[in-house]
Amino acid sequence: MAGRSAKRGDLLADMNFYIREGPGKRFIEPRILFILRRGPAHGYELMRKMGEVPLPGPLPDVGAVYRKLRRLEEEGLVSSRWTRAERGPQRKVYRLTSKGRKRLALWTEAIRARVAILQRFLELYDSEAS
Amino acid sequence: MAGRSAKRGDLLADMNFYIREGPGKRFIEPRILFILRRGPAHGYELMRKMGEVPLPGPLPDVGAVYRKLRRLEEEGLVSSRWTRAERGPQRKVYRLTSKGRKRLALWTEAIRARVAILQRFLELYDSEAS
DNA sequence: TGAAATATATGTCCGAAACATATTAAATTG
DNA sequence: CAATTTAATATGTTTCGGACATATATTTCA
Repeated sequence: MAGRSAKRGDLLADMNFYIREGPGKRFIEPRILFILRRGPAHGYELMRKMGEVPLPGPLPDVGAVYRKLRRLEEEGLVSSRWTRAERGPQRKVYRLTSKGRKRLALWTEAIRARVAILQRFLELYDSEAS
Repeated sequence: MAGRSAKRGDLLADMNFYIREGPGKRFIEPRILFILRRGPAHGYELMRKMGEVPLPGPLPDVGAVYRKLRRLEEEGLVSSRWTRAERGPQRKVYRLTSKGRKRLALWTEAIRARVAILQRFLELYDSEAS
């Protein structure tokens, strides 16, 4: 909770907490889909590129990414195949399906709607003098 | 998960899911603080006015509101006292403390930052041709 | 040879909040 | 007046996402 950092008066940490809006909101799904739209990638690679997607909150955990990938495949949003790289262990390369592309579009529309709502909040906050 | 509604092809329900960005993100704290900034109110009243705050996602559960109120009081963001109304049972009226007012300002700044990030996402999405 | 990096995967735990139910008191209705 | 509904606050239980930790295999590097 925010209390911990609030007690030390660590404003930066607090900001992070509030940008994140609490636990459990890592935007894992849209991050993965967004990166895969640029082209196929394997899990570890996705992990590394996760930060390139401008979405709020801290970056997701490794385990969460792999688990999400399998769930996305079950849903048919991505497909995968094992490939053998010249160096290093086997890689499971994922690519976006057309269904996945549509899902990403849906996320994007939701985000657009969300921005509008948040802007109304900000306007209202400013207009109602404290 | 989204799967349920996705299977029936219910786009509206899907949108709701994605606006909400998954479970566990009800913005309960900022909603409460925002309403209390307008003046003191008791829990049941807050419940009813919850929808007046333009924040994304479905409205929070009754139980969640009361529990959150007690946690907010523990944190010193609100204070409460029992009052007896002419009609109906006792009411526990909450009011915002100065600490609570600061917390709301923090939320607002976080939301401002979040809007900026989300806008960058939208621009990037549009710029990277599908 | 042993450590570090690459890559994927699972086990366990925690916290936020839904869903359901309990409790009290007062108001309304039959 | 008894029975039901509404106002108001509160708790018990469950679910679910994701953190944190750990496991496993392979390859590279010191």
